[in-house]
Amino acid sequence: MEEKYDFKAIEEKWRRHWAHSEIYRSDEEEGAQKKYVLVMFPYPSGPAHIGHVANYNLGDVLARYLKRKGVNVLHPMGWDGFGLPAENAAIREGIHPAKYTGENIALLRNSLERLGYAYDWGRELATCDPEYYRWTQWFFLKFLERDLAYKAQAWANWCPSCLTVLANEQVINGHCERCDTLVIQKALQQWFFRITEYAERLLADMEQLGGWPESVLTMQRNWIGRSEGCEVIFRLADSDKEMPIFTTRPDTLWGVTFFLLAPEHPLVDELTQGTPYESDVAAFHERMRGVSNIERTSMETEKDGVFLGAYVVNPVNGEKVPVWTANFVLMEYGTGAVMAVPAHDQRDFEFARKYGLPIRVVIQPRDGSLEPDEMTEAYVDAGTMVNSAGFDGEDGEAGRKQSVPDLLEEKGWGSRTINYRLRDWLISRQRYWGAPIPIIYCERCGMVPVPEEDLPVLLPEDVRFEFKGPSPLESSDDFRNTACPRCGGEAKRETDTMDTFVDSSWYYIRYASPRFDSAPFDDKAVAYWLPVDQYIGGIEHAILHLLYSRFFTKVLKDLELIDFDEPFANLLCQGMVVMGGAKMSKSKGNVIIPDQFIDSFGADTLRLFILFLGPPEADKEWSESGIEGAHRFLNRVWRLVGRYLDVLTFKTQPVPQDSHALRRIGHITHRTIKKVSEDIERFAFNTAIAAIMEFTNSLYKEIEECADAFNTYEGHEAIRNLILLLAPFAPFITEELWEELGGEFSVHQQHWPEYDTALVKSERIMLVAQINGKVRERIEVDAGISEEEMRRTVLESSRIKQLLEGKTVNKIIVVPGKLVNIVVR
RNA sequence: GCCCGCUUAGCUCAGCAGGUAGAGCACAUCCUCGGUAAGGAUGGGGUCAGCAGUUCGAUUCUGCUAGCGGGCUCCA
Repeated sequence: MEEKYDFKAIEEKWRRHWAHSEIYRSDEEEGAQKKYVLVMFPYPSGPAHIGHVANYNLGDVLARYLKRKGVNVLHPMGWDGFGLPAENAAIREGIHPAKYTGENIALLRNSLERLGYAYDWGRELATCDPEYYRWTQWFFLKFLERDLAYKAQAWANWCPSCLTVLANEQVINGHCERCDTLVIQKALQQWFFRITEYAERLLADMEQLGGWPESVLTMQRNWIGRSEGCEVIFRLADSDKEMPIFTTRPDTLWGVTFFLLAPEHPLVDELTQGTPYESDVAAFHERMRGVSNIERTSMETEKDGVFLGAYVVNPVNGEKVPVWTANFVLMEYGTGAVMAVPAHDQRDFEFARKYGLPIRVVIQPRDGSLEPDEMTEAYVDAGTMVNSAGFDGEDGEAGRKQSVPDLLEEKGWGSRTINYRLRDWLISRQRYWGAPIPIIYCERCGMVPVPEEDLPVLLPEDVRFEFKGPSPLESSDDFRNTACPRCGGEAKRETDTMDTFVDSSWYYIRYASPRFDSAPFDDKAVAYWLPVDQYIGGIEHAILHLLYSRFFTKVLKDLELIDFDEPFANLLCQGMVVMGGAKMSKSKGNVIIPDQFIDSFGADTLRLFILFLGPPEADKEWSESGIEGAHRFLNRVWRLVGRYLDVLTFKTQPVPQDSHALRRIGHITHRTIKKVSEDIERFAFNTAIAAIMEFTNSLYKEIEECADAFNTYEGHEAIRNLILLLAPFAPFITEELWEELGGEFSVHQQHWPEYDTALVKSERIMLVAQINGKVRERIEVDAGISEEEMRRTVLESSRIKQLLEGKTVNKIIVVPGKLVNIVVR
């Protein structure tokens, strides 16, 4: 074989060979155990960056390992093709988004191919392909049929830079998830998916997600924000107008001393119009106008409000309490109206103190009693009900859960309800590069869904991307003007496109039958492959993509299109590759492109090095200094195999003299097989590689000491297994070395090595002798030594004897196969 | 403010079930090679963040403290 490890030639050779041989193709095989390994598909933004490599390495090693274990593995790749950058490029550089996206896909695919990932490229898909988005539109129609899609006027998060609305989930700390611009509120007619309908199931089915990180489940649970409580109907004084509120603390109803409305609540203006309070309210609105929603409701912001001159009646005691509007009350949560109990709610407490409103204690702590004037903060803990008419003396918890809700329901003042923080999913986007919403507006027939057989509604070509109207699609007359499918008359198309998270909510199902064209997917293929057994991706999708996909899956199940509830059985969230602790991003100019490293060190080195940076879940600090180490390691493997082949060629002594060496070789081989297998199973790829490195070093030592030992069964096995174990991590070099060893193509189709339990155990062990827990001596003994022998061996050791002189032995503790501890006084 | 995680060699991390502190990289010394981003051998280096408890024995278990990181944060 070549003396030098020529990674360039090797990688090119095998890349070509693999492409022709289709060794990574996967088909349904009846009876075979299947695993669907999926890594979140990328948005094609150009060549791969280091983050892609870190991510796709994980799926690749796992997929290769499972295949070698005899599992039928699906490991596909595709493109999240729609999205803003392509459209911004169109505005900036005049390139059509389709062309821009196509070029970027080619660049990214090339990167991934260079890295040698074992994808079944025959299943490649792109969400911006009409054959794909046709079905995205089809799902929209199905959602519409089930009343899960609807159009409504709403205050929407508007990004002034992206010129589009954003879902709540896409607003991070008040800023646009994509471009970081401050998000403002705009009232618009928008399309929504009724995800709130599924809030309870999204919550309850988390029980099936034992294979997900607890942190992700917690985040989703918080996001859904289920709270149990009561709706209580307050009535406007001297009117029969009802003003329902939601509360989780019905036990404090007798402590209500005022009532609050959100600033945007329609009743605020209605109640004050033409009254002396009108100008105060106007001034308040003026104060709120310049303030973003986020700022207004931040905990640090001072409470602010105005009295509206109106009163409501508390149903439980008939008391009239004043109605105010306050900055911290949210229109979107509950009913936009709140009963205020300053004694037992911190926000109400601060508000009451500021405006001199009364505070009435209705829950007393069990030890001590509260005086409203002396309180410095609201008392929110458990206690006994007081000042609450017939409930005095009752435990607050019981009152909250049982007796007060019973009273409300009995008297018709309210009822038990569950409220969610989760909002419906706003899917309208006023952008071009997305799937058009398949709706037509006819003056005669109203809103008409595009008939299924007319799908896809194709994106038009004659669009002015810089168009400043509500959506670039408005600028295409061909697109905008159409005929009504119902009456044939003149009609206009909907010009909003769908949020790209809609596209990615079902791509994992499409992979099962990516070319199927009579339905979104082939039931048989889906029944075989789905759900995804192992999903891998970034923690940044903990809520967005993962929650939407779960929702989609549940709707599809209700549509009887699939028969599973949850799309992803197991989830691995990998950490980011960071630089100086900061996330890599194009804007910071610190993006690392793998291609340069592939050129200088090869794909195998890069894969190995990135996997070796640390455990998958941890953020990994990027440093180039170690990459040479990884490269050196592969060189060592290369030369070791060369040395071994020399042994076979030139040595004529097939029988080794040193049988100890043989046993050691067998032992380290099987110990490494065990370690690497177990590490891969638990995604500890970094330690698996370390174990292979140690194995290599040990083999060097052995071959140095006794080359003859390698011309044996054990020697052959050691070298073979080294290559077999390294193959999922470094696919190119191992394929080449496998060929050199005379192995049958392909190393990636060889069965994963099994270990022999007997050989994993070492024959000799180091017996540790302690006195009072401190190590005093180590003695090498046979592994099978009895407890009695251990005790005797230690007590007979001269060093121990010497140390025990003049001491009284109190107790001797023997840990079988490990140590003896002598307790002395 | 609340919740979670982390803290082991210069760096990145192992140490699963309490029982000799490890690996890779980096570093040092020696050797080899002297067609070039070479190789081999040996070695130094750690009060396992701090304090207390449980134990014959704690890096490992428990509690507290500190530092770092992440998530949530007027949701009624």
